[in-house]
Amino acid sequence: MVEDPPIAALRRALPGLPPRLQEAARFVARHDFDAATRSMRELAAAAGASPATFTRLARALGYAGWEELREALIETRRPVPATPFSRRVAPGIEAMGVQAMAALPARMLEADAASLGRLDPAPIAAAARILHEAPRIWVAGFRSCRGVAQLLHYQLRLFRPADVALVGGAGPEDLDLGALAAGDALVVLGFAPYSQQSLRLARGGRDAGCRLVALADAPAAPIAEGAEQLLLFEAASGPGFFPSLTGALATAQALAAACFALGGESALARLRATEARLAAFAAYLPDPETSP
Amino acid sequence: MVEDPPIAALRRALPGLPPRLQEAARFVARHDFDAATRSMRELAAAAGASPATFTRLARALGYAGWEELREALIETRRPVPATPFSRRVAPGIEAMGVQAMAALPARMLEADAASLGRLDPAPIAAAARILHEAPRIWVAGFRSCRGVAQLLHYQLRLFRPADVALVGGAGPEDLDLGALAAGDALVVLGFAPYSQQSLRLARGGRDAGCRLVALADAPAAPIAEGAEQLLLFEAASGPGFFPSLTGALATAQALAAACFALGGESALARLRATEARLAAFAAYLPDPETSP
DNA sequence: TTTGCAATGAAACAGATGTTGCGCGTGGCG
DNA sequence: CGCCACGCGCAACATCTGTTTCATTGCAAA
Repeated sequence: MVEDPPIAALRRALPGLPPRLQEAARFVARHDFDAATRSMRELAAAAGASPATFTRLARALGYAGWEELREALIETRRPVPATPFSRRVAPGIEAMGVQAMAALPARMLEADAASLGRLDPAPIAAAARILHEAPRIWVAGFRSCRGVAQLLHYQLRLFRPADVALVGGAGPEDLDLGALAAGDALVVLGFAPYSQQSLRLARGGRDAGCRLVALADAPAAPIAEGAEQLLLFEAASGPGFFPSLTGALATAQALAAACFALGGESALARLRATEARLAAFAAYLPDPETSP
Repeated sequence: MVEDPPIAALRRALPGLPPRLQEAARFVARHDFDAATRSMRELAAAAGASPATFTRLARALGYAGWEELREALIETRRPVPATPFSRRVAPGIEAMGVQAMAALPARMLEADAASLGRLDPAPIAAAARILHEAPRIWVAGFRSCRGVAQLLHYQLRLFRPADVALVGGAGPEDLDLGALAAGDALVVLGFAPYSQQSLRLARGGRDAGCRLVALADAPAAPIAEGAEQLLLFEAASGPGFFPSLTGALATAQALAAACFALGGESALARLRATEARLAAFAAYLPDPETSP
């Protein structure tokens, strides 16, 4: 763990500094985020010092001026850029030893569990309300998101059989945008790189007056533009070679459950009817516990 | 994975904005840290827009001016101490309802994460070896397991395009048992109550001499009978109304990754070829960062 | 085509920013 | 004691900030 260069330099030079400069230096070290964002005069007012003090402090540390010091503070605060998926493949597989390969599943599960813990449940409930209020629900996910979309579609259909449809069922080209109506809910899943279809669909739904719910991996995701609710998940966290959809799936399931909870008695009744229908088709094996 | 309020507002308002404002808004969403730290003119130069555009953008979002917007961006980036305005309820929902409704998704995510922690990674590596050695891989999952099966199929196909097939593609009845050959790997996913088709398929594969890998929720699962490897997951562990497939998905992803790792250089080469093929189809949107 | 309106960039504006020169006060050293 | 070098705040300075105004553009309706 290496200390931030500007603050490290600051701490090192601190003992040999004049009293007021020490005061200012301590203030900067303690409030480095404010030092990076607020202006020098604001900082001086908060620290009870003169503006010139901070210029002199920066000079004493070897910087050309306060702006240069602040620039260094900003850079140390800059969040690490998310490494693109494609760039992580090559070094990953080449540097992987035999024992590391054996530990890969364990590390992936660990990362998935941690990623789930970072999910925000609040917008899920809000999104569930949108689905609940909508007369029809469209679910869309392409490429690797297709599976998650299918599961969400499946679970929603259990208690709203007539109202839920999976978009693009017959193939990637079958985007029946004409069927989207104002007031419908449209759930679009995706992560970088975003497929053309998902974006076209999201825009089409928005233009049709649909209430858009996006499941994506970034606030700046194209499919999330104009979305009433954005449910974020992490696709690229973890040691796996492919993006992980665990977070998306957990979110989708929570969304379905929350939507079901909003449905109350009638949703329960429809779920029971669906179960009865499946049983009549003998789709499932009889449970040896209940009917031996 | 909480979304910054100013960026959420920005994303929602984006579709109704003029072209250049949209451009600027996208830039801010993608570079929110720079938007918070650099000056407006610097930002304008980097975005290739006019300084006035950013003032207009801030106004369009309901802020008094750019400084106010940047202040909001700064506050959401502030590290440890909770900001006065950081906790905001999702718009459109009554505050009381949010608290009650948010409880279910939060508990579900928690349960899913805990369930992932209880998964056993050991048999995954062994199953991956079976898949690696098999000339052909069949993946099967019905009902709610269909989505997970589809994703596993998708990821395996990325580096073994010719060898992996999803069973029952055209419908639940299309079980092409005749195609199963001795030595093939057959992955069957399922949990109680087990669908008739999955059991029939598992038995058919076993009889045909396939090496069976089962993903199931119990050691005594019918589909696991005669399986060379059984990957267990918990389907009924959470507070949700429907079984959770998070564990199954995480397991499937780990399986695919481990199988890919076993493939070594040739798997990597085939993955690259697949990616190139998808890119040639222009299936994905270009990354605005790498190719502006 | 003409008219009206929104969108946009260039430039002018007031205010804030970081810097610098000056003067005052203080404390060590001859 | 006298001197002076240093630390420090104050205020003027040039510069840059965000904003506003205005003329031009593009586009759609009349």
